[in-house]
Amino acid sequence: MANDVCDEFRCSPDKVAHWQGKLPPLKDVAATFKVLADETRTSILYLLAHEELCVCDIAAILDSSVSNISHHLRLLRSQRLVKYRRQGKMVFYSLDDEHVLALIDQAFIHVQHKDQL
Amino acid sequence: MANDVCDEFRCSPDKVAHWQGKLPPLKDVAATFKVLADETRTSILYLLAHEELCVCDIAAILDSSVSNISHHLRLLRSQRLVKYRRQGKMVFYSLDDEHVLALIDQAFIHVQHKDQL
DNA sequence: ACCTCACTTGAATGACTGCTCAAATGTTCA
DNA sequence: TGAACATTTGAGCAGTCATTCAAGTGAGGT
Repeated sequence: MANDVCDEFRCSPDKVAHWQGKLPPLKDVAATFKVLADETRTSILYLLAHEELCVCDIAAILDSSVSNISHHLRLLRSQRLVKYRRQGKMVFYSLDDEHVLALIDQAFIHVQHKDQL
Repeated sequence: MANDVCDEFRCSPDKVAHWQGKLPPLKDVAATFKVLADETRTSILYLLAHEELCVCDIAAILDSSVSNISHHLRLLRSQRLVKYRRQGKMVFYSLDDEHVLALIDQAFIHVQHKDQL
C-alpha cells in the first residue's frame, strides 16, 4: 500500500503505459552522435568548417596517417557530413551539412557548463 | 612544379603550419558525444526531458533490465547530464543540463535533412 | 606503355563498449 | 533484528571500433 508502487505491476503502470510506442526513432539520432563521438572526426569537421582541405593536409595537421584519416572520412561521408571534390590526384573535402557546426558548438557550451562546478 | 604540391614537404605547408597548436580541446567535446552515442541513453534523456522517473519506470518503458539502465544512468551522471533524488527505496532521475535537449533536437534536424536526399 | 603519387580499401589486432548475471547497498516495514 | 525490495556495483562475455599495415585504384606525367 504505497503511493509509489514498484512491485508486481511494475512501478507506475500509468507512466509506463503512457509511453508505449510513443518514443521517436532515436536510433538514427544515436547513430549521428556515434559518428561525432571521436576526437579525430570532430577535429576533421572543425578543420573543414574553416577551409577545404585534401586528405594529406588533414593527416599532417592532425599528425595521423593518411590511411586512418581516409577511414574516418569514409564514416563522415556515410552520414553525409562531408563532401569531396577531385582535382588531379588529390581529393578535397569540405563540410556537407552546416548543421553539424551547431552541434559541435552546443557540445562546447555543455563542456564549459559542466566544468564550472 | 604544381600549384598543389603534396610530396616531400607534405601537402600545403602553409595550411599545416597555420593550424599548428591552434586546435581547441575537442577531446571533451568528443566525450560528450560519446555519452549521447547510444540509443538507450538518448531514450533515457528524451524521457527525463518530459518527466521525472525512477529507475524501474525507465527500465519498463525501454523494455530493458534495471541493471542495464542503472549502468547507463551512471554514465549520464558522470557527464552531469542527469541528477537524482532519493524518495524511500526509489531513486528518481531528472535532467541536469537543459542544453542536452538542444543537442538532441539539432541531431534530429540533421537526420531529417540527411534522409531527404 | 610505364612509373609515380594521392588516396582508398580490406584484413588483422588491441582496446573499448553494452549487456547480463550475481552479489552488495541502502531503505522501509514488521 | 530481520525480511523485502529498489537500486547499485563488479565481473565476464560478445560485439564493435580505432588504428596499422599491405595491397589495390585512379589520375598525371614521361
